[in-house]
Amino acid sequence: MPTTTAEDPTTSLFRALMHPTRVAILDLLRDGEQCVCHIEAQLGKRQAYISQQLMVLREAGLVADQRSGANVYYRVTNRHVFAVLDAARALVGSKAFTATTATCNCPQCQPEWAELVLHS
Amino acid sequence: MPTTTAEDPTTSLFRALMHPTRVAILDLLRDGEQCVCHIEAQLGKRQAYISQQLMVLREAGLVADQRSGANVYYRVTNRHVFAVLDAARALVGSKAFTATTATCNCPQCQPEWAELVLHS
DNA sequence: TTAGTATATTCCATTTCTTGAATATTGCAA
DNA sequence: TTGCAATATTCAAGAAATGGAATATACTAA
Repeated sequence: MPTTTAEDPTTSLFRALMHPTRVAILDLLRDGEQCVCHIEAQLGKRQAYISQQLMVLREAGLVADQRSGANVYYRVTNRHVFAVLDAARALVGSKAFTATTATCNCPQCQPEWAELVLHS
Repeated sequence: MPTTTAEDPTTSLFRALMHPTRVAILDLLRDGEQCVCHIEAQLGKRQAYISQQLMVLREAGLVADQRSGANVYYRVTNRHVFAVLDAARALVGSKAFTATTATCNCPQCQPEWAELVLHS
């Protein structure tokens, strides 16, 4: 049974942001859309777990997904969410999750893709 | 047993903000410090309940209290928290809690106090 | 169609949050 | 000291979040 009572939208937003993995996912999407496997590789968590957190973000309206072949790409629906994250970090004085060099099998992680971007 | 694992400070912040009553309390403190009875009157909640939420905000470091006679006054420790609230509202498009005309027995709610402020 | 990869969903046990109720504490005044 | 007002704390039951495990779905390729 989901949350049935109409909730204060501000509270709902904070509820969605109240989880380190979800915040890390949003940070990963600062650079643009990413496929699930990429998020998985970056965060070093199991696929099902990442998918669960993506579902929460999706239901909160913070991210949207788009299928492209076998991969699903997620993006932030409103970049203003980063203003919230930045304001929060300015208050508590912590840093955003920074991407590692981890790669996955998605097209974006293949060398050919980098070539494509460079030459476009 | 409290939360023992060291938590991401950003997450802790959102956890503290994830409650409508706590957000409303912070909004009430935009105009400066307020006594507990005032918050109680404005929000129309029981005293023990307000005190519980104040405890959460206090433990999160978002507010500080100061005793003055029989009354305890709470204030925001860092006004930057309002930037977080404002950014969140800009994203979800909702409004801040606005104070009502409700009054209580605290000095600030007595007519004499208004006089004092006006003449100072 | 079959197999394999990528992703999503459901189920469940555990932990944590919520909030009412009762009670404790602090300060003031008589 | 006694009593009262203002505030804080503790306790407990129900609701919700967490995260692991198993499974389902969607797409591609052969």
